Amino acid sequence: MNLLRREFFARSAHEVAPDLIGVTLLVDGVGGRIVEVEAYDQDDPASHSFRGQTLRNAVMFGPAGHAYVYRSYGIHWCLNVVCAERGRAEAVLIRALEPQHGLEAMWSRRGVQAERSLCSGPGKLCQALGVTGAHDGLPLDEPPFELRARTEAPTIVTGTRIGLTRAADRPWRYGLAGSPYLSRRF
DNA sequence: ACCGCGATGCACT
DNA sequence: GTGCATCGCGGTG
Repeated sequence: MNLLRREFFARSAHEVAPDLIGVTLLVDGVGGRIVEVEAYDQDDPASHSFRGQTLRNAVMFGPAGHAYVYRSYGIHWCLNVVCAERGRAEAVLIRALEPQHGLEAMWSRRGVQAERSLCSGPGKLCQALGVTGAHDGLPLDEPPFELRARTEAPTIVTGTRIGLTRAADRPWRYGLAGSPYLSRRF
């Protein structure tokens, strides 16, 4: 599956999510391989698209393969990949990655921390990679974004999603087995 | 280890 | 006014 093709993302978020584990995500050359994601679909009370289109979530309604960036708790930014299309607004939340490229930029943006905490959470990851609302709606196959296909098939673990109050029992969290860069252990 | 809380923007009731 | 797809800090076991 060619990551630069829109067809990769024009599938259900439940198919795309595990396929993103191990994929390298860069923003202006800063990033690493994705180790944790969550899927959200339109029949999902926890999804921003559940109640229909608004100004904030408009990007979720397509086209696929673009970044949906929203502000969380008034402070943090969170990065999603838009999936599906044809009115089915789905997305995959990028929750954690393994810092591999541009470590100096990450350190300066995040402040002095343990390396494992540079990108171990959706808000941390956006801060480390410099993702903000200015990236909302931008295609992921063009600069400043870059995606690189994985070279090995990862061992994937699943679990329930983090931090939800609604639909908290759905096992739509995916992670790279054994990675020390997860936001939480599975 | 876990628990509580404050910071802060914005969609929604 | 309330609740959140969060994080970091400070308290207690």
